[in-house]
Amino acid sequence: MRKTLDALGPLSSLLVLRDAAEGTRRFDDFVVSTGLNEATVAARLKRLVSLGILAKTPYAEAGKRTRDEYVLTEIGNELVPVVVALMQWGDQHRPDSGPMRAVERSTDEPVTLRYVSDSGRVVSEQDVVLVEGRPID
Amino acid sequence: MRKTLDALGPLSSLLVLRDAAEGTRRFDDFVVSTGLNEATVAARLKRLVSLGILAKTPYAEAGKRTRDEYVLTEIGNELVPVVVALMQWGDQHRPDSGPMRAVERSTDEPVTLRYVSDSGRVVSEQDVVLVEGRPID
DNA sequence: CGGTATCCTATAAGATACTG
DNA sequence: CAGTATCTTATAGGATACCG
Repeated sequence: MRKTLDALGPLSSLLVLRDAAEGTRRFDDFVVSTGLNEATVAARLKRLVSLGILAKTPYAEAGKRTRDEYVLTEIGNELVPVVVALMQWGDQHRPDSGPMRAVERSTDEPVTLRYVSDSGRVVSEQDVVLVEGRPID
Repeated sequence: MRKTLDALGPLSSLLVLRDAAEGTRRFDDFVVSTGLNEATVAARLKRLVSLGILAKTPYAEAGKRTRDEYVLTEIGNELVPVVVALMQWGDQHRPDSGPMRAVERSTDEPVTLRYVSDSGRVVSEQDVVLVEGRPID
């Protein structure tokens, strides 16, 4: 996990990721939505692009000049649970953070992150432990 | 989420949290398992205790002098999904990190974090979006 | 609009040494 | 074993100004 964390860099990366997951695509919008300044946003976006979490792609608004926009890649989308887990915890224990929810796109049903066994059974948080990857002797 | 991130502090907090979730309880063991130095571990532990994520409790080994140990609180345990989400992503996309798995304590069955709807249906990652807390107009 | 450049301050964290 | 103290380097990130 260490290298993963080092790669992601500072926690503000997660703010950018959160907003990308919410649909923010343009530089200035990231500046506003994250509350970070331009230099920081630029640095975070670069890092996330270099990690393959965001893709910078040209984007043509009819009649206007071409722009670049930053969109979540599939790899990036797979990192969103980290943000959701953080928000779920924050909602419970840190009266702060703007209200943001995870919902199923097609139905608008709220979803939460839960532990699920291979057989599809939802497992309670208290029953989960972390173990070394090798089966326990 | 911003305040939550600021409260947690640097990403190394998550290393300490990971190891606490794995069962590490003693100062020196945290130093070894996280790979951080003593000063850093001391700072992280203090912060996590002050956040109510870890509890520092006396601990008597028969015949030996009393020690303190750091154990996950319930609040701390609820933060573990952040670590698990990070590990899940790292396993897929960052060939690094020691192998660590989340398992159900009673059965040793591996579990993964998934999005689950209120009705208990597992929802695919690609179908989840983040929205503002207020219902969409 | 979408950044880059510069300056500044605070924090992170390694190394090393020391203490109860 | 469980830290504290000191020093040093690197990075984060705010403020401000500037550019195509």
